[in-house]
Amino acid sequence: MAEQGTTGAGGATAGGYDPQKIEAKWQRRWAEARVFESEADPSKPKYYVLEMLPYPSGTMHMGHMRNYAIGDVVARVKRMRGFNVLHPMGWDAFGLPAENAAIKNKTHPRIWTNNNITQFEKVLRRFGFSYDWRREISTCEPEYYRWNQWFFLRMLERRLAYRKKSLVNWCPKCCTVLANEQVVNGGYCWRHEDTRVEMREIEQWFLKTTAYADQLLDDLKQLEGGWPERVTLMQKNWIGKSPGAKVKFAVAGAAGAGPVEIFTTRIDTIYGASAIILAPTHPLATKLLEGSPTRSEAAPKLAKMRQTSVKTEDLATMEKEGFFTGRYALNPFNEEKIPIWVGNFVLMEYGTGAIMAVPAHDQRDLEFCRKYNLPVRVVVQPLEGEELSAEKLGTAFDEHTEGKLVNSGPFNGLSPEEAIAKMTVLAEQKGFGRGETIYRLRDWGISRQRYWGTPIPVVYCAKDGMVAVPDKDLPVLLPPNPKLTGEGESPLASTPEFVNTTCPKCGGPARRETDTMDTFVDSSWYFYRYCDPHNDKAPYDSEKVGYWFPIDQYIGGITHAILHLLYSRFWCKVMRDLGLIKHSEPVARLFTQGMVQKGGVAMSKSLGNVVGAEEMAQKYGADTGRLYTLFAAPPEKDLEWSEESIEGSWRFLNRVYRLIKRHAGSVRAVKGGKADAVSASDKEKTLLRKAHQTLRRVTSDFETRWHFNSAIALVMKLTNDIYEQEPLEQGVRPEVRKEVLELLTLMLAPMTPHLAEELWEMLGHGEGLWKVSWPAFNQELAREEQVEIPVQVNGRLRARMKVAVGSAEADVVRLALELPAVAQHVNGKRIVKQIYVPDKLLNLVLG
RNA sequence: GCCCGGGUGGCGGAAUGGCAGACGCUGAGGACUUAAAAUCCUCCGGGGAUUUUUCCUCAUGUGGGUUCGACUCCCACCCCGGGCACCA
Repeated sequence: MAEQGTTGAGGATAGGYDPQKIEAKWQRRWAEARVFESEADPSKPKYYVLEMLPYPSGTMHMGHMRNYAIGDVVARVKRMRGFNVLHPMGWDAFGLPAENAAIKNKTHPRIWTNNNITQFEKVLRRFGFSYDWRREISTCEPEYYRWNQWFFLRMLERRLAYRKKSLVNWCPKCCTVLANEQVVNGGYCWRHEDTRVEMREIEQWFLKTTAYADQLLDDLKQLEGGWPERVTLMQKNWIGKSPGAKVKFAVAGAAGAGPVEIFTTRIDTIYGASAIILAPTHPLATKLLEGSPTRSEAAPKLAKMRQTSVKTEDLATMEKEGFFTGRYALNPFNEEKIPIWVGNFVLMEYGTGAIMAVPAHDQRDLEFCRKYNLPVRVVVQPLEGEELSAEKLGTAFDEHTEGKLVNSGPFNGLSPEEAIAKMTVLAEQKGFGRGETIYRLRDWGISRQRYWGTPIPVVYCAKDGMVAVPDKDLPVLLPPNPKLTGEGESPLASTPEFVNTTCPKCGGPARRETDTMDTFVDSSWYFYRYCDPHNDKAPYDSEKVGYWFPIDQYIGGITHAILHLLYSRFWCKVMRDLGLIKHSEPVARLFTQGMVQKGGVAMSKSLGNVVGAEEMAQKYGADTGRLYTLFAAPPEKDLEWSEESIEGSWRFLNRVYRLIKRHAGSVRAVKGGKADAVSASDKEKTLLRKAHQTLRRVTSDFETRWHFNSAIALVMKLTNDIYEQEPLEQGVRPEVRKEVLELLTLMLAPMTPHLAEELWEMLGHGEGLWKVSWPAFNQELAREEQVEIPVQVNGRLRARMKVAVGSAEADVVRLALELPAVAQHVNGKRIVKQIYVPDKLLNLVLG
């Protein structure tokens, strides 16, 4: 750490810019004046800006910081714009790392967590973010998690929470179950990317996200324009809606086996089905082989395929393979006998685990059927172009909007769309099929066999079975002293004082549920709690939430594009159906900021490439740290941390400080009186013009474009321009200096708030800058008198010239032709066309 | 394979059809200083001509196209990052 006055970073000389002093001073003043505390007030326009709540672990680094710096600029700009701003902060405090750390350090997860929260909060306060700290919440507190339990009970009542035995993803390192969404890279744990997820069959709690699948999909339309397209697209893919039909095929001549039910989105092509293909793990596969003529050949193949089909990551590269079961199915539409195969590319988890192969109209089926010499039959012909022939077909014709049916009995001549409708109806009438839409989205498995989470409020009684804990008994508290080993059964299960309880119904002995909830439950609704954080009667007051919601701007990493943001949307819809809120989407606008990297990879403790936020604050001050993360890259892009570049931001702030300090005395003496352009000197006009031009562009960069980096560049440029006019004592009246320097200060305020306050005070204001509105741009003062027009000949730049603003085209052309550089290139040739963009450019096109 | 992003000096990046490289970093040179730090000034994409002033030319991943004019719009391709991945 640099000593003050010795090296660059700490180089505050006596009377110079001293961020440590200034920042502490203004943070104190803001707290005293309660500047960032806001209340719901329907008479004022509101703005709810929020950064995703952090999981407090390790040290806060500049990656975290950047997220909050972006949010704080938005919050401060909106405040200056007169909005009643809600800008809260809290802690995602439950979770495995706390428990693992507790096991390792032989302490309690609460102690570890609270230490981290203390650390994180200290750093956030050190950076002067404009949070309403009264609203701080921590999800591991009973005051918070009791409402997780309350919501769970509401969902239980509505059968949106249910229990079922299921094959689950089990991470041996976490010693717990993972949601599908937490399994990454085709079978690895999202927290331990080197650890393979195992499959285990366990009794689990689920929330019925699939009940909202259509709404989750349809309401994405409401988010258009407000959310990044790639996020809504990822959610759309994740939900994976496929409208289609299920059709039962009877199995020919196998006693007790069948029927086989398949799922298809193209029932219209069913007359072209060449085979039924089962997933290797389909229960019928084994059954059909019993007594099959090809049994001896097929059985070993099936056994082999069942083993290999587990490895999902190989699916993409895996050769499509299959074998004949020796059995046949009957196409219910035409009683055709088609072979039943087993194929390694058919997934048991999707649809019914069985498909019909229609080679002429599905590329994958075509490849499979060609490989095994299964027949190909065209049943849809294109409306235009050459007629398809089954023999020559190399690419399947899978168009379903343009075409007409052939070889399809009574359906010949129909369009595929018509055929889908009619054939589905027929299947339903005859009872062998029905229209059905399937989804990739699964119900949300929320059970975790760990301690540090919300206990699921349910007990099991020998007499009454599963009984919900009554609301009045909430919260079900975590036992204070669990045995944490990280091995074996869940810690709650091995804590008798927790497990043993009485049945709320009969009073007899009962056992508590020992699973805890996934921590994504906590983050699914926390932003509602901020509106009413201390309510002990309800999760929140609907009226307060009604005022603040939806969140006007949510800011966080793209990593939460599916998990957190999908669950939050689900939770919102459930709360709406409970009558608590009226809106259907919690977040109006979403911004996904880039990561801060060092050495090309994201900062992480394990890689040892973190740049600590607190260190930065000590070395350069919060304002320099904030400014740099905003300046170094546009907010949506990744930012490569550079120790050298941050010096530039530090230098700039010093430069501004010196400039204003130099003129503070003369500016302070100014008594009222706005600067105007009428009596101004050239030097004054230049300064006022540049200041107001900068203001115009900075305003738009802040509000509409979010180009904070170029906004800063503009303010830097303005600072350079003012320096260029030095000494201001010559030819610049104090009131003009005042206006220009005040604008400079106000434009910096959202980004470097401490310094801006200090400068504002130096310029003679007794009241805090926090009371000041964003300045109004003055068009009159910004107007240029002369503009430089580039002159092109045949589109190539040949000269520039100064003309009065608003000059007539003819005059501009005449002046341009007088320029030697232009005349030389025109060289007497005829001008066939001249393009004049007023005050912008002239292009002369020669014949 | 499919779907999104992205590709501009030594580096981070500006420029949303109108002067490519704003602003910052790095580097070089200079001023101030006993000296250093800090500060201030000048230069900084390539090639060429001219030599002390400029001028020409090439250049925004590659190749085409639209346009008076393209980093920007269109088509094809290459590379990098991310997401999905036999979804029936």
